[in-house]
Amino acid sequence: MTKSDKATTARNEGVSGPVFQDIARFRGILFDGLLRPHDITMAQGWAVLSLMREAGQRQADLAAKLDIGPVTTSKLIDRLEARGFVERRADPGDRRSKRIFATDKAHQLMDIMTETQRQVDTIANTGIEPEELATTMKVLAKMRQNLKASMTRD
Amino acid sequence: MTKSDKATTARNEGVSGPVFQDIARFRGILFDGLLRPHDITMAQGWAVLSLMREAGQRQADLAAKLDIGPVTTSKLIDRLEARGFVERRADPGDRRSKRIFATDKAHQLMDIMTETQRQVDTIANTGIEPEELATTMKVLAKMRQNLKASMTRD
DNA sequence: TGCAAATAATAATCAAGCTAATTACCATTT
DNA sequence: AAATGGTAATTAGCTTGATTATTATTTGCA
Repeated sequence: MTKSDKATTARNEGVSGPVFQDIARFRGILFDGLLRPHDITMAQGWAVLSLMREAGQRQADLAAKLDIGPVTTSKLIDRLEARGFVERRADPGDRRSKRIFATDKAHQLMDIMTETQRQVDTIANTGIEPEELATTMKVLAKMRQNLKASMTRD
Repeated sequence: MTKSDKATTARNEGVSGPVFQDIARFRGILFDGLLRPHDITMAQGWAVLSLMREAGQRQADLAAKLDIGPVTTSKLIDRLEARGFVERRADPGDRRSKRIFATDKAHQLMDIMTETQRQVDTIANTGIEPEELATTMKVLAKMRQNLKASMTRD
């Protein structure tokens, strides 16, 4: 390892700080603000989108897809059900399970979520070179994978 | 704009998904898990670090530094005070204000936070090229700035 | 077949973020 | 001196996460 390599490493070690937390939080605030007129939140919207892509998931399935815990999922569905975006139906084959379905009312959310995400990305990505943005998204995907692996393996 | 520029842009639009939220959440889980033996959380740790860098901040100052709301700050300090890491003192010049100081007990947290962050970064950054990581951190700083500006200006 | 282990959902509790409303205090202006 | 408006902290209540424990049901195996 050359001297400059070491310097680069040193510069990048322990520099992440709360930047990931901040970006996630700021994006969430923006996202939820834009979604407010539609009586839905970012987290709820992503859950519904998953259910529209794959109807009739069990709560545990949905939890795995969203990478959140089963309890969080249960309460998320409570709120979505209260707003009429999804409904729980008994699983005929396993009385422990419930199958979750997006309602007709939910189908308008597809475009809303897509458009909202476009707006948030437009704000966040202003003044960033496309190649650097592409690199960043690739790196973030790898980080996400690294982190998830380190958690599920233990 | 060339055809390939447009394609790059299109590929990067609306692709961010929940990746920022996921990374922040996974990092938080890892961080808090590593910190658990020290009876502190990531959010609390960063607050204490800020107070050690600049002693006697008012709660509003700290909130601005951490980019969180005054209410969140108040409750964060409650928890830190309950654990004996900080203490509130009356501001002699303004009876509305309170000045926050890190206690002696807090001074061990400096190294703990640094080391924990190094561990989390090591996990997250595995298999990522140093130049790409450097680009990513630069881009993230810009995103953070873009997002913050879009919120404070409105 | 029958019982132990695994699985699905939920309840309860806590942390950390938010907004809105309240209280207390300052500062400025009339 | 008093009213008005702004600022600091807190309280109350919501959302979304996490963890831990419980209940109900299924499944696997001896």
